[in-house]
Amino acid sequence: MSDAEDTIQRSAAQTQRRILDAAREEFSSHGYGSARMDRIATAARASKPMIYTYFGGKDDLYKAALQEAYARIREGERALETEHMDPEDAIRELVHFTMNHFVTNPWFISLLNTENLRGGVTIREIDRLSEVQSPLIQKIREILERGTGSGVFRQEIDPTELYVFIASLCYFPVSNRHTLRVGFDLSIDEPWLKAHADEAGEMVVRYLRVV
Amino acid sequence: MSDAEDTIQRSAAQTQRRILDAAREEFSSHGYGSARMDRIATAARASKPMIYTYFGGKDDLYKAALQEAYARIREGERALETEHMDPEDAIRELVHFTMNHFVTNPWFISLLNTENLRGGVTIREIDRLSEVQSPLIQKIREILERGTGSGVFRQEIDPTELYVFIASLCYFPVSNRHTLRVGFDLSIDEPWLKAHADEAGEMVVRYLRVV
Amino acid sequence: MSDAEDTIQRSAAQTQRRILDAAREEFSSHGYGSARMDRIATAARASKPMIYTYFGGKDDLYKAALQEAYARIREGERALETEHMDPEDAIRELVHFTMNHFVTNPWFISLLNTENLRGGVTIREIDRLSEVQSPLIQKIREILERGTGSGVFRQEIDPTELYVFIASLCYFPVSNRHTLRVGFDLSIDEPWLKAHADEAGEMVVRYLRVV
Amino acid sequence: MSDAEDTIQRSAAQTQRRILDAAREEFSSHGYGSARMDRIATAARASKPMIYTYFGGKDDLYKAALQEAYARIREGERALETEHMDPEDAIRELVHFTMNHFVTNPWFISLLNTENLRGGVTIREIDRLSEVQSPLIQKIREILERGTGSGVFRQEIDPTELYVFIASLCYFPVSNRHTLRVGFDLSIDEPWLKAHADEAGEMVVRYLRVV
DNA sequence: TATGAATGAGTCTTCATTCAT
DNA sequence: TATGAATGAAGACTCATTCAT
Repeated sequence: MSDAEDTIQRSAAQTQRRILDAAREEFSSHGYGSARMDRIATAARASKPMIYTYFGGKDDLYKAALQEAYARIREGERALETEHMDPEDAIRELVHFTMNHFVTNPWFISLLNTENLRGGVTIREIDRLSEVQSPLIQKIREILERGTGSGVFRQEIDPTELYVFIASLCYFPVSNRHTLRVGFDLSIDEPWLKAHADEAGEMVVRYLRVV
Repeated sequence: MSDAEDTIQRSAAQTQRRILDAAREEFSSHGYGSARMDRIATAARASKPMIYTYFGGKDDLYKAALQEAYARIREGERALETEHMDPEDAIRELVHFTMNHFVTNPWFISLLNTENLRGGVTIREIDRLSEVQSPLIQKIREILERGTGSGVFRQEIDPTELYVFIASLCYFPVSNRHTLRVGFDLSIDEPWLKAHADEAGEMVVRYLRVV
Repeated sequence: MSDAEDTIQRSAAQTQRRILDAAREEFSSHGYGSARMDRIATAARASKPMIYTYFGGKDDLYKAALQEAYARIREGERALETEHMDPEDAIRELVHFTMNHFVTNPWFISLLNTENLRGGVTIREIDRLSEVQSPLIQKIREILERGTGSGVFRQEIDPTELYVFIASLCYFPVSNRHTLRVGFDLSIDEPWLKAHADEAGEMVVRYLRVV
Repeated sequence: MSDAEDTIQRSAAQTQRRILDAAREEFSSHGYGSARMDRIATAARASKPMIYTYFGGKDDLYKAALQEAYARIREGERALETEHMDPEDAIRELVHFTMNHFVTNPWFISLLNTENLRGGVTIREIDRLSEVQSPLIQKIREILERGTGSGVFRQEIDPTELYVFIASLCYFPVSNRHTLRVGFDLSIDEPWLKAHADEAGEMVVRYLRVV
């Protein structure tokens, strides 16, 4: 490959990256129906035909953005290290990590909401499921095994279900921040969420403990 | 009021009701941006101008639908009776009730997702907050008081925060049913949700219990 | 005719009058295309079906309003009395009267503009021309005859053409008040128009004088 | 600039020109409220989105058309040359020129009528007043100065007011051609207008002459 | 690779008009 | 006579998408 070709390819890859970033931002900010191809093009400093050349139509772009969003999130989840912690601390850490992950990447929650609003039609099409599966399940399994092994945790807890609980506790207050503010007079900011995660950790730990 | 006037007024009220029902359905099925005034009119068996006469534009109709959705949900919540139950059972009942309420009225979750996606701009405009405030908070306060009084529950639990936990545990698996199916290979149906609510109730009760 | 019938008929006539007044006001304020049947109904304190019952559609109502506008204006013109004045004073009086008539009834100018914009399609349909013909022509003819008779005015002046001159001088500054303000930095208010009419009278008189 | 860019840019400019021409024609033929964006697009051989891309909405297009109409008219007025004529002839020439200008560009009168019907809201927004100001005022001032200098014209005549008189005499018979036909049985065609301009010139000259 | 120009097919909204009582 | 309820047809405007270079 010549240097010139290489430069072109790199530039092309950069353009694609900017488009994908802009698309993630746009779809998460506005949902699918209110997202605008125009705004994506502008934000990506690309022309609209470029989007169509690289990604196809709006649907395809949304799909690409969703898939890449999952990949990013899963990638972030791999950073969590709990192997060295005692099981209870590991659970608390997991809860904090999850809460922090949602707070730090709010576009992910918005994309999930958008996709669920659409009935999950797009995620179902994404075949490369490996990038969709959460590595957290494996970590939870490991923690639970150590906990039951040392006798502090109850048996028969399913890792996936436990993850659903933890995700629930962290997802809802972030996702529903705006409606909670009005309906419950809650001002959900980072300190509030931090304290909330503390309590959520406590709740999960108590749930797991043997009597 | 004469019979004729009565009939006419009832007819107008019926049309408005059909429009509101159709709007709730449409906005919750598609989100704001993908909702179609055309479909709402058709579903309501009304002409488009009627919508504009009765409700104003799309924004106003969305606002009316959102407000009425809250009113409906809050009305349903008043049906919960826990005063006669022992505190732990009352908490478990509350969790089951909440889960069931979300499952039975899936449009509410979709509307909340939609509104949060929009940054809560509309709910903030709805002034009649009385219909937005949940009566469940009061019920929770009463249960907690009885529980702490009889020594089974810990002190210093905030009713609103507790409600956020319960809502979190019930909301997430319903709201994210589609993405959970793919990401975690979960088939979230009513039996699953029922069992999940059982466990969630257990979790909350353990969280509240004195040691 | 019974008293009851009489009352009904009177009330009907009043409604028609209010509609016609409202229509004149609406069409002159907004032109044909921007006029709204709704606003006319509201202003007339009548229901829209009443308008259609009494006048037919928008076109017919416009026609009725135009015809009645002419009748009103012509009626007003009959108030001018110049028979007892000396010819020059009579001409000056005629100019002032015309200017004042336009200023006092601005809707007439607007309706004429609207109708000319439409190519005169409606006025051509109005058959009862008697109410369209201006009685001023006759008065001008009389003044001119007296003026030529006494030797102060030139011969061979056509009354109709003279009226066009006088109308021109009075119509334009009233009709084009807004564009003149911007294009020529003129603030056209009543004092200005009064002074302008003085000069216009002078101009016409000089035009008529023998050498 | 490359040839390709040149061609593209010229094409965009041409489209804009066609739209502007079509808009002037449409707004002057129908007034604002009855003008149709559809017809403008068709007449301009452009698609509707192009209009919105290049000019914004109907209001903005109207504004652009009005502004350009003034520019065109003022441009045409610059063609008048009276410096070399004796003052009386210059005045007669000015009247003929004005009449001819109105007859040749009937859309201008229609646009002025439309704008005055709207209360001048748009012209007031057009800031580039330089293109709105008539160069004729300057020419009139010059003629008057020469006339008073040579003793044939009276002093104390204001150029702007004189222009209003001349414009009045020429504007009205053209603008109100259709209503005059019916109300006064006048058939206003070019010969009539030519003769009328002759007389109007006579009238103005007599008005200016020293007794 | 890249983009300025262009558009078909909607999408919201309005308006003159009519129905039913 | 009178009107609250209703609508077909059209209006302005938008948006995903493609053309032409």
